[in-house]
Amino acid sequence: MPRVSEAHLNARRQQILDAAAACFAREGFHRTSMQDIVRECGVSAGLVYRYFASKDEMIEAIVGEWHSHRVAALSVPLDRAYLELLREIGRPEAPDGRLALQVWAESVRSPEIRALSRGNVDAMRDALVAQLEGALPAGFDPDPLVRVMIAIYQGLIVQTVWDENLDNDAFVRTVAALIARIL
Amino acid sequence: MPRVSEAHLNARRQQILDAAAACFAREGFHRTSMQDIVRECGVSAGLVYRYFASKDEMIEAIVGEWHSHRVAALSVPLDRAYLELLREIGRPEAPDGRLALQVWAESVRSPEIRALSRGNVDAMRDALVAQLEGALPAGFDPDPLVRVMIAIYQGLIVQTVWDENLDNDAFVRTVAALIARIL
Amino acid sequence: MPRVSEAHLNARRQQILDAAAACFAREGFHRTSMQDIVRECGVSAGLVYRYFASKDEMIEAIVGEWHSHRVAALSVPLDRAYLELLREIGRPEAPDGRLALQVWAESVRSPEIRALSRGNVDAMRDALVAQLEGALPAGFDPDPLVRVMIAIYQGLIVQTVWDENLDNDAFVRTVAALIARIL
Amino acid sequence: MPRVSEAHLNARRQQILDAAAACFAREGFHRTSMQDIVRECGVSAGLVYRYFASKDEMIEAIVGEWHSHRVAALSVPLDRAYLELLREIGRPEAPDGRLALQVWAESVRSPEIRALSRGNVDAMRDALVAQLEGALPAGFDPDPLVRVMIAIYQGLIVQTVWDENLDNDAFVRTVAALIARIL
DNA sequence: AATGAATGAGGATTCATTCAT
DNA sequence: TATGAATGAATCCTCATTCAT
Repeated sequence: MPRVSEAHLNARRQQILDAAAACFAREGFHRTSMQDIVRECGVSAGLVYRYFASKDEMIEAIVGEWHSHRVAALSVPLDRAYLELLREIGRPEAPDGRLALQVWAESVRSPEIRALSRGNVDAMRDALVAQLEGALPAGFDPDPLVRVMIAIYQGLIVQTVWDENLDNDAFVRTVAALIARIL
Repeated sequence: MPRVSEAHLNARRQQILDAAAACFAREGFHRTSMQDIVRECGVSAGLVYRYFASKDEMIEAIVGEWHSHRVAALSVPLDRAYLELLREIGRPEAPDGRLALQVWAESVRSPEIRALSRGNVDAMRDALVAQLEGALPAGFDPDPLVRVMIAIYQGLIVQTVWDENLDNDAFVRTVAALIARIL
Repeated sequence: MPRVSEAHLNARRQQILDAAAACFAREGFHRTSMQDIVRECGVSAGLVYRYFASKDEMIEAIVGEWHSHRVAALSVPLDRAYLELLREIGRPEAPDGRLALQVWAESVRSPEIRALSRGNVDAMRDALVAQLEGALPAGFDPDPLVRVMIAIYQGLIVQTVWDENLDNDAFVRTVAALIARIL
Repeated sequence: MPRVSEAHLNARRQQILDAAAACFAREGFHRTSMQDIVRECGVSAGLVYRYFASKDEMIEAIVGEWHSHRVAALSVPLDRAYLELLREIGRPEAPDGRLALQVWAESVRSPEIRALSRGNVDAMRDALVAQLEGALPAGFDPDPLVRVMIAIYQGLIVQTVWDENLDNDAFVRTVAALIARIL
C-alpha cells in the first residue's frame, strides 16, 4: 500500500527527470554529477536513488522520454507534420537539441540507447513513408527519400546548436521547395 | 644523445593521437580514461603528458585534426566532391562517424570545440556555395540550400552509426536526384 | 535522518584537523599525503573533502587555529604572560613547535599563510607593547624591544625542536634576568 | 683519469647548487621539482644526477653549505661578530633567510638535517661562549645566555622574512643595549 | 661528458552510491 | 518518505629518476 498518492510519485519522478535533463543538456551526461542533479531538483541524493537505480538508468529514462516526444509529434497525421518538426527546432523554448547531441554520443557506446534512438528513427520513417506512399513519381523509392528527410532534421539540430541565429525559416522554405519539386 | 629527430617526435604525437581517437570513437571522451589511452598506444602516462598538457587538450587536438581532414576533402574542387563525401561515410574503413558524434556532444559544453566545429561547417559552406553559385534557378538562395546539403551529410553520419547496413548507395542516389531537379 | 547535530559536525572537523596537525608536525606538509591523514583520522578520503576543499585549505585552517591559540594565550593580561609562553614551549605535551617550523617554511611561499603568520606576530607585538608602555627607561623604544622578545620566543621554538633536553628553566630565568635589568 | 679539469667539475657542481638554492628559497624543497632546478641551472636532468644522486642529497648538500657559511662568519673572532651577524640578516643581498626556514622545517623530519642544523648551533654556541667567558657578572651562566642570543638571531631571520621593511638597525641597537647592561 | 625522452609509482581529488537515522 | 553524511575505487596528473644515444 503506497503511503503517498501515485500522482505525487509521478510528479516527483518528473521533477527529477526535468532537472536531470536540464543539467545534461548544459554539461553533457558525464560532466554532470549526481550532486549537480540533486542540487538542481532540490531533493536529497537518497531520494533520487529511490526513483532511479543508477545514473545510467536515468540517462536511459531521459532518452526514452525524448524519443516518445518525437514520435508523438509525428503520429499526428498532419500533412505538414514534417516541416512543423523542422520549425520547432528553431524555437528557443525547445532546448533539447543539445540533449539530442548527448544522446547520439551515448548511443555509440550503449546498445540500449542505440536501440532506443534507432527505434525512434524507425518510427519516424514508418510515419513519413506512410504519408508519402503513392505521392511519389516513378523512380523515387520512399525509403531512401525519407532517410534523407530525417537526415535533414538531424543535421538541422546540429547546426542550430552551433549557431542560434541560424535562419530557420529560410532553411524550412528551402526544404519545402525541394519537396515540392518531387511531389 | 636522445635528442631525437623531429620526424620521431611527430610520429610519436600521431601514435598517441591515433590511439586516443580509437578509444574515443569506441567509448566516448569521458568513458575513456587516460589509462585506456596509455594502454592503447603503448607508451607511458608521463610521455603522453609531454605531448598533450591535459585530456582536454588531446580532445581539442583530435577535433582539430578531424576538422582539417574534412576541409581538405572538400577543397578539391571536383564537381562531385559533395556526393563523394557522402559516399565516404559508408566506407567501413572510415570510423570517423562515431568520433563525430562525440565531438558534437562536446561542442555543446566547450566553446573552443564549438568554435572549431562551427568553423568546419563554415568552411564547408563556403566551398559548396562557391561551387553552386550561378548554377541555381531563380528563387534559390545558395546559403540555405548549402545548409540543407550539410545537414544531409550530418544526418547521414548519425544514421550510419546506428545502422551499419544502411544502403549508402540508395541514399546518395536520392540526394543526387534531388540536386538534379534543381540544377 | 542523518541530519546531524552541529556539535557532531564541529567534532568531525576538529578530529580531521587534529589528525592532520599530528601528521604535519611529524612529516611536514608535503611529505604528508592525504592518505596519511585519512589513515590517521579514521574517516574516508571523501569525507575529508567535505570539510576542506583542498590540502592547502587544510593547511590554512591549521595555521589559523594555531594563530588563535597563541593570541589567546597572550590576551590574558598577566604580567608574566610572556615568560609563561616561553615556559610552555618546554612542555612535552605541546607538540606545536614542529608545526610552527612547517608553517614558517610555508609562509615563504604562500602569501595567505605569510599574512596569517605576520598577523599573529603583530597581535603579539600589540599585546606586549601595551604591557610594557610606561615601564621602560628612557632611550628604550618598546617596539624593537618587543621584536626582540618575540624573536627570543621564536628562537626557543627552533632550539627546542632540535634539542628536547634543552634546559627550558635556565633559558627562561636568563630571559627574566635580562628583562629585570631594563624595567 | 678525469676528462675535464677538477675546476670545471667544481664550477658545475656549484652552478647546480646555486640554482637549486635559489629555487628552494623561492618555493621550498617540495614545491620545487627537479625540472625547475634543471631549467634554472641550464643543464640537463641527466647531468644533475651525475653530481647529486638524488634530490634529498642535494638538499643535504645545500644545508651543509649554508651551515659552513654561518660557522665561517662566527669563527672570525671579532668582538662584534655576533652583532654583525644580526646586521647581515637585514641586507637585501643575503636572501638565505627563506632558505633557513626551509631547512628548519626539513630538520623536523630528517635526522641528518637535524644533526647538521644542531651542529651549526652548537658551533655558534661554542664560539660565543668562548667570547663571553669571564666577561659575565656573577649569576649569569654563559650557556643559557648564549642560547638566548642565538634565539634572537633565529627569530630575527623569521621576522625579516615576514617583513622586509623591518628596522634592522633599531633591532640591533636594542640587542646591543641589552648586552651592554650585562657585560 | 652530456642530453632529454621515457618511465611508472604515487599524489590529490572526485563522484556514484549506500545506509543509519 | 526523506535525508545527507559517509564511503572508497577510480580519475587525472606529476615528478624523481633512468638510460639509450
